[in-house]
Amino acid sequence: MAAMAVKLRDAGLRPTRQRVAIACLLLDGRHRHITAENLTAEINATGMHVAGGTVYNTLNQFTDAGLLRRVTVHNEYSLFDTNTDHHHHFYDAAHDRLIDIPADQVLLSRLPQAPTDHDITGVDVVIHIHKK
Amino acid sequence: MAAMAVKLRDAGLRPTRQRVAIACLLLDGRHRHITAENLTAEINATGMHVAGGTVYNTLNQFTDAGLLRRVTVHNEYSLFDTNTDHHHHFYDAAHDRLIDIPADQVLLSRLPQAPTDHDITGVDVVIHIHKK
DNA sequence: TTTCTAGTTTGGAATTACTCTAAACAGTCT
DNA sequence: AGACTGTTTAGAGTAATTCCAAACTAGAAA
Repeated sequence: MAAMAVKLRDAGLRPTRQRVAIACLLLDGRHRHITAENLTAEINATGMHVAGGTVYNTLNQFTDAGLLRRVTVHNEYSLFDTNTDHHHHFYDAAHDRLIDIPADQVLLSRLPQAPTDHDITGVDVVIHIHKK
Repeated sequence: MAAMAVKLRDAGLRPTRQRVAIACLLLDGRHRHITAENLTAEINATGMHVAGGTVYNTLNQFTDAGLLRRVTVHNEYSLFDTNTDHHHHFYDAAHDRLIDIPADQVLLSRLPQAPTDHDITGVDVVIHIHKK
């Protein structure tokens, strides 16, 4: 898809076959949470093959370029969010499930001052939930 | 130390030599952030030896028992906080450094409703900072 | 105190997510 | 087309953590 090639080039990434394929799967506007394993399965489902290392590299490059966002809720494996807008998450550990929370539904009315000589670069709110 | 043995027993953990030693290092009231590797080094510094698997098991058991709190800021290795009171964290990724934020310095004045049939079990706020 | 047993520790092997490497390959510029 | 540089590939390597079966120990009971 040509639109994806442009998007990649704009992000400073050469639009290779593999990157375009992954961009088509992840950067189509749908908001979802994905793992490397999960993405590999989707690529395979299209009949294409991409090496494991390339999947990891691409996810990292997309994240560094701001096309994806890394979400940290546990330290078992990395989760990537295709929604890069400012928002937060519910996390259901029992089912290892993430749910987006629109930014306007969490209001941080008081924030601490960053330590001397430091800037705040981001605020992550993770609300842990559990089935009743 | 007898006080630690009581604390462990109250938590439902048999006060073995290894658990008491680790409790003395971690549950003395000081607020700090520790890794398994870090803790192993401290144990060794006392002249004692505890198997690697035991260090991991103990950290997990202490956490499950509510004596420690697991902090999730990246997925490279686990971090444990000896402060189990409700509070938040600054995280400086460049130096992989965590700083506690007292609970009253972050005011969440608007919280979203948990999904149907779910309870909120915890709210983690991680504020990413970077040196100017 | 000795005995018994369930729970614990041990060292090492196994697992797993991820990174590294060096050779083959493919965009892109001329 | 030719060439240069960045990218992909498969597989080896890494590091945190868990698993395992055998040895041990805390606590209860005799």
